Amino acid sequence: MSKKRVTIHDIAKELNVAASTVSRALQDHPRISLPMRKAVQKLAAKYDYRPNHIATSLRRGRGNTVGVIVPRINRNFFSNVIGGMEEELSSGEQNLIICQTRERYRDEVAAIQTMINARVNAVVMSISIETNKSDHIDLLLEHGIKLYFFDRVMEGVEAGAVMIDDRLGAYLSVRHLLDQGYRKIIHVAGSKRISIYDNRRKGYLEAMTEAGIEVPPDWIIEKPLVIEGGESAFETAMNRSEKPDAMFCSGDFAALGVLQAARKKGLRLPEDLGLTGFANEPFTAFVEPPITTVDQHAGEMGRILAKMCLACCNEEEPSEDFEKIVLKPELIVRKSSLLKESGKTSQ
Amino acid sequence: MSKKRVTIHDIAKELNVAASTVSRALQDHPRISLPMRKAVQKLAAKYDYRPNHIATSLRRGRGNTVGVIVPRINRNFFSNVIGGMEEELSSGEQNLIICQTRERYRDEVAAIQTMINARVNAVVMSISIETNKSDHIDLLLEHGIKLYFFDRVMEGVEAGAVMIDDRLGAYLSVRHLLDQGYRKIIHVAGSKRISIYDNRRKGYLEAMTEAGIEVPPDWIIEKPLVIEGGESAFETAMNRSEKPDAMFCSGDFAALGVLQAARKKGLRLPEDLGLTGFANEPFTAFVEPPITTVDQHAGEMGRILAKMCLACCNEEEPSEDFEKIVLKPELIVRKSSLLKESGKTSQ
DNA sequence: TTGAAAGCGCTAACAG
DNA sequence: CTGTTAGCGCTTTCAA
Repeated sequence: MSKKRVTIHDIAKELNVAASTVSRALQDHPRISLPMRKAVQKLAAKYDYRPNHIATSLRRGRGNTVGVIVPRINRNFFSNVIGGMEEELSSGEQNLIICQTRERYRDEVAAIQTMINARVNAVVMSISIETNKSDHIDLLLEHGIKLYFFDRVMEGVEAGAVMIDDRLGAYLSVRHLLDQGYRKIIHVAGSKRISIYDNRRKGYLEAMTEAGIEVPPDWIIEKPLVIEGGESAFETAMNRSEKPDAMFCSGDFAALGVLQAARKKGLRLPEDLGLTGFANEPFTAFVEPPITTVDQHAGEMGRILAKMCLACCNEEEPSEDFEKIVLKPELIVRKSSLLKESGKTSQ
Repeated sequence: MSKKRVTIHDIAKELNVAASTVSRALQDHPRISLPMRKAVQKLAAKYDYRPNHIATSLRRGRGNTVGVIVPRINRNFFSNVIGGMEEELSSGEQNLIICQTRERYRDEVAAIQTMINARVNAVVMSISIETNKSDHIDLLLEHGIKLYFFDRVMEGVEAGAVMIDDRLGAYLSVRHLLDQGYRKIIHVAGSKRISIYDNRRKGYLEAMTEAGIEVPPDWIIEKPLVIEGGESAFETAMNRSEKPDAMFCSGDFAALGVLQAARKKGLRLPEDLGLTGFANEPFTAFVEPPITTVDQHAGEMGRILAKMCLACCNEEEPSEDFEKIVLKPELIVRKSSLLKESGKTSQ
């Protein structure tokens, strides 16, 4: 196990002082004389002393990690959030441990057990699609672990949250389609049970209503937001007597499915069909035509979440307020929905 | 801080036994009577007892985490590797902590410090582009932390490694292009300093030589493997008197750059120019035409890395052999390089 | 300003 | 089979 690591005792012995003095000197405790502090710090540096965080954690009864639980880490949005968190956390003395749920309730429960066992200070999570009860989450709270949701929140649970304004994102998308002259705009929606999808639905309805367009119920097609879901939604829509002139999808993969199906049918985008997605997946910029979508500021979201975690780790008594932060989404206009030349394109 | 967590002492007191007995019963120690074990375990379950891993770690002098250091977690390849690791690790009692280097040497040093301070059992890493010395890595080894490289390895460092056979991947790609009838195949290469890129270069040369084609030095164009690099490589190639009929890129983003530049010039793929990339980024399947590429089995790689970590955590004396595992890459043939109908397409 | 001592929760000799 | 004891490395009263 290599050369033994140096502890405060080693330093104490060499300086003929008590370990507690070293401990204090190392944290710049004001009641230790300056020369003493200097001496200790110098020796610590010389020996490349590293405080044993494990011991500190045990002593303090609180670890130095925050946990993040996501459905899948290899989803662009999630990995960007995690990336942002790591960036902020690494400069804040906290480590980041991660768990995936693979969209399964069972794995979500396991992930929470892991977090509790790891004695994390805080958990940041986006709940899985399958989850519809919250006893496992209550467990977290019972153990005094701060919880922050992002993206997919669980309604009715007392926790902080960072979200984007999904309603607004959808509203902006649909407004944009309307501005371009589209009228018969179909919404390919996700499960109503998930609040982000429900909010996007509301934004869609709001924009349509505002434009004086009455939305027949079958203009909203609920599908899993994957490529196949998009293809199938396109089928459904095109088999109607009154064909849509645009489709607003609650997810980029569904939008891609629509795009592929539409091209197979020989439709031109944006001329024959306008199309927008949601999430700003990288591929939306690369496909032909590039797909208009909504950016969710994933990195920024991660940084904010991390800051909230750091703040709660540093305060003594856990504050009882559950901070909610709502970020403004950004509409990224691309060719798939651009009938009129507006010059206001972005990447 | 919520209700106090139950410890082995609480259980011991209630059963009028010693804490050590409880500790042993909990780990199914054979020298504890069955009824005793049962009784302890029952009570532990009743109280929802959770062993304090922090205390265990302190006692054992060894933590229960493994660390992973990658350039960026939001790169598809890396997040898939991490995803695979998490999957395996979560069922093995080990937590996963992550750090990013953002391709910077400075951040890589910091990440390693973090890992040392966190007392991880093992570190899995892919070195950053900037890194060209290994003192920080030596530090890791000095602290007795097992190290495993993947993808971008550091030559000359004693460590385990999991890689794909990059030479073979390149060879298969170029062989495929040759089979399709392409002859003047340009290689858009990454930095020779990075072994994976160097190996891909070798695979390219091998396939070409084998086909009896002599490769002029300027058929290899070294560029950063990003979209702009690909565009610029395309420019360079097309400004030559003898134009290429295909391009093999060491990275998918470069291939995308080539694709975009080629389409802008009105070239048809695969008819006027064959194209292949490397990494199987998701977008390669979605662009028009879909790009032939090489899959690196990222998830599998992560699972193997995790298993190696688990194995090394469980053995008493650190074994001194540095296991190298080489995975076979898989050629994913798509339209961008498919002149002849072979029926052997895959997604 | 510094030291002594206790203890966070757990494990592992060593006894019995 | 079970108990006693010591201690992992650190922080933090309390006392000097």
